[in-house]
Amino acid sequence: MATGRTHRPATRSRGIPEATVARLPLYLRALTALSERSVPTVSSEELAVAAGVNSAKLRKDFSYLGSYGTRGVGYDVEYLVYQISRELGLTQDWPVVIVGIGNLGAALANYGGFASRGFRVAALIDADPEMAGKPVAGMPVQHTDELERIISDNGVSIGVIATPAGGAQQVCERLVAAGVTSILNFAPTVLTVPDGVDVRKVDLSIELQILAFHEQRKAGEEAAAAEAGTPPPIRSTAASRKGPDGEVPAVMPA
Amino acid sequence: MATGRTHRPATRSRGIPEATVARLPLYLRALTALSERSVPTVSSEELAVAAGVNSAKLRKDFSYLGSYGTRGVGYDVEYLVYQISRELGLTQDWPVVIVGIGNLGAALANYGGFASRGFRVAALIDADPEMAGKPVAGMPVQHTDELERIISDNGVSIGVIATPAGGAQQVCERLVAAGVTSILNFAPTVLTVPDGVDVRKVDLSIELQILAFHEQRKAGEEAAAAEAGTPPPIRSTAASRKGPDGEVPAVMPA
DNA sequence: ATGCCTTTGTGAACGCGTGCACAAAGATTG
DNA sequence: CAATCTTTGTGCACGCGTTCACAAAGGCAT
Repeated sequence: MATGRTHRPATRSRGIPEATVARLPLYLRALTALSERSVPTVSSEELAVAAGVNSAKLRKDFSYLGSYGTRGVGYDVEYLVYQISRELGLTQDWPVVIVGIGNLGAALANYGGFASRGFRVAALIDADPEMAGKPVAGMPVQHTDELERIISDNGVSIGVIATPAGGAQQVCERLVAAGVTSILNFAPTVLTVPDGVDVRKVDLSIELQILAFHEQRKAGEEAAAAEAGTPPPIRSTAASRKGPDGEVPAVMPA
Repeated sequence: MATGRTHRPATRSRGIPEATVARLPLYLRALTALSERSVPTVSSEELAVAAGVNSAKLRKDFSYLGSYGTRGVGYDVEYLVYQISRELGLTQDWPVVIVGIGNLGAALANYGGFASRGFRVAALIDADPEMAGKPVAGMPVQHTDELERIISDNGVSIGVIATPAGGAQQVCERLVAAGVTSILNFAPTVLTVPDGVDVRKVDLSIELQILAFHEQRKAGEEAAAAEAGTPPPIRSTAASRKGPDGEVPAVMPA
């Protein structure tokens, strides 16, 4: 769905793989911790452990940014912090708006991890007139009517959607129309956006469901390993619903 | 076939790619919406659009679960809802505990998406004695001292960590020692866990940093395009200030 | 300066995930 | 029953990301 000629030139000026970009914040956090402890240099191995990744991967990641290490020594912590920050665009100020000031929106507004990374909450916006003017995180909530003006006045290009699923798409469209080009979506909905707009999605319930899958798998293997006749080691509250078709084979490969 | 497949005959769960598992909740949500509208069947194409994925990918995903579709017709919505729910383990009750009842923990406690998916918040736990007994989401907060007993009594196998980074590893260890085998971590820290324990991480600030990277890249390309004579497709924000090199701006992560 | 030791940077192989394209399978119609 | 139409299920090729393994590069001691 393309509304404009937002055809981005495939000029991979910086051919940094997406997977690498996703890890840069991880490295940055680990490096910041080292910096606070006044550690001058780190090896790829040490840093990899701190960031929870493979050291070869880390070195390859850094090779995309340029080669900032010294063989036989490692990486200069301060220098690397700066380089990664610059690469991620954190050396500039990013005003963001949060739309939907419910429990989650309020939590996000209070979240300290934003300000320390160059993100500034420019405004809190909610559709409920009752909320208007109410202070959250030391900042008055503003009504949705003000959305366009706020974005324009503050030059906001990043929006956070924390509304219920129902209103997310509409909010999204207004944000985009007002000039926002990056959206962090917490609403459990697929957002449709024009080309040139980035959307990242965080769905708490999805994460839990993935955990449940693995949890079930673990329980199943445990049971299979213990073979039949052994009571389940972990008590499971059986509240199994039944499908409309009645019984279905439990675990049978096709 | 020359090389025999090493496909495990025991459980097909093992054969389901991780990427597919991560999409199952997405399909489930779309299917649930269809179910509520009493739509009897859906084609892979329709469902793919609703879930925001490619239809071929969706069909391949479903092929890992078994072939539940009917050629020429599509998929039975109700049946598929049940099959996916069962595969994800959502047909059973999953008691979870939330540790760290700050803004985020409270938001999670109030989050409606849990209960509707078979997750039940068994307890809210916080280290602050001041919090003990205080009701959050209609449920009294309990002190960390009770952690082991709560987990044992309720048969909790999934824990959610929403504490500050400093206390996360310790909480994690206590959870694991008490029997938790799946952890959803919101603390900005790498958790070290023994084999057999799954950890999924959600870091709000990381998501924003990734967005900032792309935003910066867009701004850079926009500038390049404008220089080439092409008008910028989307209004450029007044706040976007490019800092290629030179002095280090004051916005450095602390 | 020379040789040894450490650690980086990267070529190459491998595995996973994705998407295309099409044959097979079932529904539907005459 | 046969022809036609729709949609699934999947073989295959391709590209991305990961990991291994090692040569190159720098530091350091003698």
